[in-house]
Amino acid sequence: MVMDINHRKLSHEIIEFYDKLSSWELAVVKGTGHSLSHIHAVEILGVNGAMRMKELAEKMGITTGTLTVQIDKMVRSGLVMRQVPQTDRRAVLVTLTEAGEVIYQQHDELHHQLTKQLTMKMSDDERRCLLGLFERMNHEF
Amino acid sequence: MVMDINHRKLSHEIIEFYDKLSSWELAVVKGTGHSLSHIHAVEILGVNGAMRMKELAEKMGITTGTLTVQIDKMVRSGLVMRQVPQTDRRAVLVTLTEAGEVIYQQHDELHHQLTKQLTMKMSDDERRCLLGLFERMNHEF
DNA sequence: TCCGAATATTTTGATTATCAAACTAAATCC
DNA sequence: GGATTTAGTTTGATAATCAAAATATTCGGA
Repeated sequence: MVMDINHRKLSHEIIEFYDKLSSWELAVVKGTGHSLSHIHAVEILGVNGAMRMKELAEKMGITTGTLTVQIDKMVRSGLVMRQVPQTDRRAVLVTLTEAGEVIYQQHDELHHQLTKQLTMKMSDDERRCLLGLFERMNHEF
Repeated sequence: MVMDINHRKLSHEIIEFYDKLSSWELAVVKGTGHSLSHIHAVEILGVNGAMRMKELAEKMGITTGTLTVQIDKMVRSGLVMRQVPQTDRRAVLVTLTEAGEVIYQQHDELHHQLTKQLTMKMSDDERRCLLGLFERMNHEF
């Protein structure tokens, strides 16, 4: 089928986009003094707000055992705090500190700048269209 | 500035898309019996063809020292071969084996299916538009 | 042609990340 | 109220990673 060629091309452009975004992120994170996974955790917490170990581990694709040691380090480096919710004293709520929030805001700003760069030559209509298409794709996952 | 809101929203949709793609990839790779980074190497070699250690390491964001041990394992698991080019006997060309090529094709097919799923409800025009916008973004990186 | 500098990869030694499984503590369910 | 489930931590072993040293080859003059 000829129509499949569109899907294939699109699929490859998506993979290329993903890889370039990975490299960009890696380059940006070097120089912060934090590890990639710590910044990733900060990003997730910045977007979604405080969450439990289990939920954060799932979002990061690691086990809670691994996350425990990561959070230990992130507490030591001042990015996050542990809080025990009154409703369930088994649980641990991982929360950004003020310093962690600052790091998140700075990192988010870099993403914002990148987005500007990538869509610099697009018209407002095209940018709006792209936003709509991303929203729809995110919805179909 | 009001216009920035578009950039910010778009930036957040891109991050969400990236995260969902990461999770998808992780889920897909579990069950193959290969590690995420091995499959990633296979993907890069499948798209770009055989390449040197240095180039592959750069694309993967790791040092050549780390890559050496990865390639050792991938050779043992039958995914790749090492070849020494006649033109420069210092270098090592990492090449997919037939089995590695099969793994690549299978993995690429899964990406293809995902792309279909994500754009299922789009018109051909919208899909074409999306392709064009991805091409332009990839160009601006 | 020969030698020092540069390049490509591997090896080494140490650190860090990771997992599965055992463990602890708290909540929930008959 | 005791058994079961759930949330997180700890442990022991393995795998991934890096920087720096080592090895092998090529290249660029004199």
